[in-house]
Amino acid sequence: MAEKGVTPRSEDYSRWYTDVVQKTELADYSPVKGCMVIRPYGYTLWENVQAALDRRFKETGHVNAYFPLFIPMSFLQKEAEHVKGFAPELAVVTHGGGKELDEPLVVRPTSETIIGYMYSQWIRSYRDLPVLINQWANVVRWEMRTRLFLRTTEFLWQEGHTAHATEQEAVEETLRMLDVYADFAINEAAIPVMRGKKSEREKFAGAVDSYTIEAMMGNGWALQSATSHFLGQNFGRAFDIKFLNQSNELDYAWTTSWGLSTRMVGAIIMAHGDDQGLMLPPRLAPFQAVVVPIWRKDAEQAAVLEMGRRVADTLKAAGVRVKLDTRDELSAGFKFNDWEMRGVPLRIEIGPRDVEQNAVVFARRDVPGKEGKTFGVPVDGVAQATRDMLDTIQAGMLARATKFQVANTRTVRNYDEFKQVLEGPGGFIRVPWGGTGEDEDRIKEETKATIRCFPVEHQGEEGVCFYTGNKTDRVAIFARAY
RNA sequence: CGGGGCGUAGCGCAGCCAGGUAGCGCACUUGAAUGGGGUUCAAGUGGUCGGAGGUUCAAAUCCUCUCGCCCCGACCA
Repeated sequence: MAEKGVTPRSEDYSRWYTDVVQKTELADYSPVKGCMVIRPYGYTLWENVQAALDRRFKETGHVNAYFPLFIPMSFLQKEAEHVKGFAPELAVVTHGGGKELDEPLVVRPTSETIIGYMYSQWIRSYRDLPVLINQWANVVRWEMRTRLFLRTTEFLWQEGHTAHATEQEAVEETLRMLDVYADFAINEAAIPVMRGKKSEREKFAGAVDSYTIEAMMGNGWALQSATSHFLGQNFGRAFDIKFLNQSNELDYAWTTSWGLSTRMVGAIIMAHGDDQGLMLPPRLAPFQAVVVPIWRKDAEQAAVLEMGRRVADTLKAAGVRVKLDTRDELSAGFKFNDWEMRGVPLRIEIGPRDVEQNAVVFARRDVPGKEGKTFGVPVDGVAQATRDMLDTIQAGMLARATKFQVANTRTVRNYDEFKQVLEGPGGFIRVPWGGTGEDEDRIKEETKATIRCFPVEHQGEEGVCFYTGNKTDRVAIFARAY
């Protein structure tokens, strides 16, 4: 069965991805090019992502609010780098109420500007700080090429926007939220991630520093899964967010922003999926367990279904998201494959033999075949057994993904080896880096690989740059990326 | 916007070169038998062949124009 491996031909992997997303009813293409319809199964997954993140945001003192979809064009122009970065991908509204507007409105590509403006109205004193607000919203970026979940014209996300009295506090907030994202990715999505700082070329338009968590997909490519930006006083100055500090001096606020989008759903699909289809981590899966009743004769059906209902009710009462598959026109084998494709972590089989023994069979999604089966799980205590098994699966998925990431993270001594790795197995390449932005551009042009990040845990190691031969203490992760 | 490809049933495709009553697989409907790993058999439903014009006795097929989509590149959470 499908041992996950680096798929050398990216177009095959693309086809696999698109097929899985559509067959499992996560999402579909809309009649408007580049826009995505998120179907109930996919949306439930997103809701679970939202809940897990919101819990963490509340724990770190943040509150939710909502800002408008439309932003005056002039707002974007207030921050030079920001407008330069976003201008090519703006959707612009020029008419309303049957008339041409005095000033065009852009559909938000991100909300730093409108929120910056509001913060300038709200903040007068250091006593008003910090402001720690998050919003759940949709944004629009007119991308040239789109892909379900990974890059769509409109996407859903959360964007946190904070304002602080001091640089240190804002930097701390930026890194705190990066850690929140990493914690979410690892402990909820079971995706190991590389935390690091973006290169100048790759950072957010208008930021002083951008941080990212980079995850490895099943084909070895990197996916920027969330970002956290230290914006310095750039937006504070642009939007006149001024306050009196404790020394009675006027100062500009230090701001941050951080976001995670529906792209995370794409990350979950690509980090865990195999030839059977989806493999969803128990903590986020819409259905954590599915009960499949099995029978031959009508006489058996009633008893099997009765026990199925009893087990499903017990699990529901214990807080397990469980589905009882009562479809009687389909064979058990069909259902097994159906739910495996949909990524349900745990299948609970109940047949006539199990009814006799008052026991059930567990089958793990993450361990294929007989090896992943546990026979004779007593119905008494099935809730605890299920919860334990879900924890085991969650841990197993993280371990598997971590093993994959470690196995596909390599170091190279020179550019030739670098190119060989990219043409061969792919994955992350960790190297000492002492090059310039132009060197980075050249490597991108020649190999399509980019600096994904300078990982936070590896800086300050003395080395020799693989590309320029310069001495350096910076370490970079290169990879091909979505 | 540059380079390549494709538009025929809900999906995937054949038919086109050599014009002659629109086909296959999957899905869907009905019935029967099946049912511990994607059941089987039988009978059905469903298509202005992307659109417009032309050639012809006759066009999915040949010609002209047009529209749309996909892939590769520039952009990007």
